[in-house]
Amino acid sequence: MLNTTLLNEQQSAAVHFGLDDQNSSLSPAVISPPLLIIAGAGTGKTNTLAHRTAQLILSGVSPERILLMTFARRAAGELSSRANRIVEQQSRKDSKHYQPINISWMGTFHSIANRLLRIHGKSIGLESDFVIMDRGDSADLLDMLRHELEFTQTDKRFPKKNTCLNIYSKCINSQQDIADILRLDFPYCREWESELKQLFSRYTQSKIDQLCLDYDDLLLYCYHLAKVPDIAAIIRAQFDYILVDEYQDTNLLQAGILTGLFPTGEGVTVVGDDAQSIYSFRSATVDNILQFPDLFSPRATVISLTQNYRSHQHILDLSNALLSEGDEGYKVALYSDNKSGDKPKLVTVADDTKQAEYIVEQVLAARESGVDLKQQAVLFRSSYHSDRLELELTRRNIPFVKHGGLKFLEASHVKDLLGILRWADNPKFSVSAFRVLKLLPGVGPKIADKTLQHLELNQFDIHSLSTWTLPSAAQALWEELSALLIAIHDDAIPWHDQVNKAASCYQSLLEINYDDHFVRFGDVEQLAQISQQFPTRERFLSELTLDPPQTTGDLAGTPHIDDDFLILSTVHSAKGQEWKNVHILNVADGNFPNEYSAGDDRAIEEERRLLNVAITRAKNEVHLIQPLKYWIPEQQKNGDKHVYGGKSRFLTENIMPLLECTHYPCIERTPEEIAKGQQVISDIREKLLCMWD
DNA sequence: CACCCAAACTTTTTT
DNA sequence: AGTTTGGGTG
Repeated sequence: MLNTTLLNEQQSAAVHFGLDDQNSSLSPAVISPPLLIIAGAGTGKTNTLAHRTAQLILSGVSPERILLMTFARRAAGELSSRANRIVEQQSRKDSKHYQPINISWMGTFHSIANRLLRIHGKSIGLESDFVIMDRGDSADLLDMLRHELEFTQTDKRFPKKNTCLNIYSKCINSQQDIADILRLDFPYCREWESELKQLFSRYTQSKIDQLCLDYDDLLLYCYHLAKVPDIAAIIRAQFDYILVDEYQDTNLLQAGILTGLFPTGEGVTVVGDDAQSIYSFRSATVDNILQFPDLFSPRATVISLTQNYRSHQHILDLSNALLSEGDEGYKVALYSDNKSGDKPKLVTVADDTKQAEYIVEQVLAARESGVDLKQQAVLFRSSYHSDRLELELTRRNIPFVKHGGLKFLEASHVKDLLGILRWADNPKFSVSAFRVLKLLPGVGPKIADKTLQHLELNQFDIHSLSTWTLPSAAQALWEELSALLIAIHDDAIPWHDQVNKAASCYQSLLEINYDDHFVRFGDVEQLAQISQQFPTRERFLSELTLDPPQTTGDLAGTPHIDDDFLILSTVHSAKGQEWKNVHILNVADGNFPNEYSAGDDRAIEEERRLLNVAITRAKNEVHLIQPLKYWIPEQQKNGDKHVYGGKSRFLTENIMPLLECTHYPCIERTPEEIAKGQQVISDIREKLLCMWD
């Protein structure tokens, strides 16, 4: 374990770069030049960043003048508490008075954008009480509009809502023309270009009318805000320093916000590792980090951290070799002082049933030898890859937690309840209104639409709902519901009771609409519970959509924490984490790399980096599992459920010597049996040859 | 007009 | 497997 107070030479250079650390009298006017820290996997990135943050504060920069951008809230919390600890230690050493620091401007680009827009939006004419749509809401709105535009009435099939959203999102985040996006990423939708343009135009207008912003809008509005010099100057005046973590996973808009607010690069520190850039589907571009030095040339400095404290050298050899076969990037080779440990294993199994058996066996064996389940993880490319394993784990009673699978906010009952709150919060928000109305018995799209028209005729005054009647089957429930909506909107019920009241009203709707309502009601109660942590409805709704709980376990609070459980995670969700032992599923062409990346060189490179991320999560053991045959969820019509996977193209002849190849089940044969087997084959060959004599 | 059922179709990763 | 569409019924 790295001592948090000790830094190696590279780390120390990164921490103190541009800061006069000895006499803590840094004049606020002197801001350090732009710095890029290339921090490979396991090189103590978080620690370095925490030290640099602490150093800034110790140098006299006030915490509220620091902007800290991270990839997830969890990372932000970790960073902040470490920085606090460092400041505390140092203050004690200098026998100075210590006061806990609070870096309030800290979070993801989206959450920072949200806050900036609520404060500064007014100056560009944006109302500050906008609602934020999550991805599901955006898709639903697009779905409503594509029906409205009658694109679904054609004989050829129009792209589904999620495809539409993906196309739209890509256009926005990469700031590219729809024609280019369609050509490059969605060739099968090219024929719909003009319809899609119409749809997106309506979508944009609709969001404006309803006073709501989607994820992309948060960045987009902020990007344009940062491009208006007068307003950018006001925001910039608020901050001296910006530190950005995971810079390799930022997109064009995020980089634009950075350069808009910090045009000279002074005060900018970005940290990242181009070899871990894995979010291009979210329009992240590795070019941001690759071009950073040129962007702020010649004053930008690059410092690389190359000593890995996590894994032993065998694992790093594999990672280095894998990356050296790629064709772009800074190519920083990592080394470790730990030369012990086994070579990573490449385990060949017959199919995914055997794969699951192998893992269960290995995981239990490791636990016997003292490695907690929590110290072990199973990683995979796609969420469904762990289906078989999950069955096996359940059957054998091995506790596990899956990250990156279906998320809490995607459960329909959670969306329903949030829908009630969102609609009450913003009567114009039709997505939620529709969703809620359709829960009532006897109410379908038409009646829901009429209800919304009634509301619109009354200038979206929510009180007008009390005079509206619905079919008799719905009326009793509707009276209760509309009264609730009005009470919530008017804050006639105090905030801390609103979710409880909404939950109890929703309970009857839940019973009507879902067979398994008892299971679902548990989630509803939990949602009511966590709502108590938020001071206002607005904060609850926006922060929940911007930073949703990752698993249902997250919600339960801490009772889980003493339990031991195995971690199952997508490689994407495993970012930044580490375990003693790591198993990687389905390392076969078609899964790793993913089949959709075939034919696109840059996509293949990203798959390579993805495999690299998976490998470098391990401290001790890496098991790459290669099934000869694997199961895919029923594909198209008469498709066989089993597919024979080719060897992953990443396992080249340069890579193979770095792996220990084994089979499972292990085929152990005595010398006699081997000799006997060889006798049989030579007999057969002889017979075949004799045929032609 | 809502609701139910059957047939067709789709395909990753997530702030 | 889960979503979307279309048709039939009440």
